[in-house]
Amino acid sequence: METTPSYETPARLAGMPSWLITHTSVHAFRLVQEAFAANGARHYQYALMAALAEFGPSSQAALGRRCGIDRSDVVAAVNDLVERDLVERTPDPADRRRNTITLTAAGKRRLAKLDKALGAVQEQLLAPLNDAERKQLTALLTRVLEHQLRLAD
Amino acid sequence: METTPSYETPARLAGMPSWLITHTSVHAFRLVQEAFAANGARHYQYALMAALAEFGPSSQAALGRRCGIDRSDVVAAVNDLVERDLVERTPDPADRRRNTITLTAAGKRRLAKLDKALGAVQEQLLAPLNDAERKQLTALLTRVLEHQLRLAD
DNA sequence: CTCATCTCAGTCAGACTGACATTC
DNA sequence: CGAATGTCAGTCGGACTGAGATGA
Repeated sequence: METTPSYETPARLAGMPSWLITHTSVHAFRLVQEAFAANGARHYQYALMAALAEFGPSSQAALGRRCGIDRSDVVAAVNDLVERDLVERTPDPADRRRNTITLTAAGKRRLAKLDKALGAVQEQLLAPLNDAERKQLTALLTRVLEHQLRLAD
Repeated sequence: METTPSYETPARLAGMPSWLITHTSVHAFRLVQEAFAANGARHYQYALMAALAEFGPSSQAALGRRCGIDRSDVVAAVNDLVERDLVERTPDPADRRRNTITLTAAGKRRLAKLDKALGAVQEQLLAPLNDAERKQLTALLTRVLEHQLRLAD
């Protein structure tokens, strides 16, 4: 119990799931950004590299769909990754509208570094929760998110 | 048909709490924004009015602290609320650096409307969860958020 | 003097929109 | 033809920074 709680959060906000999610995400995002910045990356780039590592070479549109990133933002992120030699962009001979994006060896190494940095962020973020609670939170958010994705197509 | 139907989310992202939170918050935020926009408001304004309703007239700095809004953004939001006669801004005679912000009768009515709209948003957002699960999610996020707030002091 | 409050100007990155040319 | 792809230009609102003026 605080004695002089001069700055409590209004109950309407504190009890509102939408507010909890968006507000928590501000903090989560900052932690993630800092971790990525320390490794010269942004979260879009991590997402794209993760998709490439798991699904192999893909078109930009496919990457965007898998990661929930807009096509136009994929362009910019891929430009950046290409400049750093973390991915390669080559025209797809089978469909000349498309580019095939491929993770380079350097990209794989960078991804491994970022994985580690991100793992540390989860630890910071979820410090007050034990393993079972973390799994619960993950499961609940997954269901909420999947529902939203279903609505949004 | 294209090769795979599949635009699955990369496992690294789908299993990462920070990503779940930030990504879910994008959808939550959009729902909230739309609900507020339909009532001519933004989420900062709702937060400020909620704080005023619960704690009574306050200085702008106190409002900002309670809602987690930067002082400079409080200025802009209060400007907007004043223009719409939803709050009053009067100099504090006891401390002439401060403004005392007070919720007007119109502000209270608007707040009630927004409460209702926001309630509907929670329903949309959490549709896949039952009551017990919603409480779990709320409790878990509360603990995570409070931990982050404590770190950010 | 130090600190808090209010204000303004401006930056930053993410999310998104609209348009266009190219290709399927 | 309609639909998908990649690209670019630009908008929007939120989060934040820095500085200055005023007053406790």
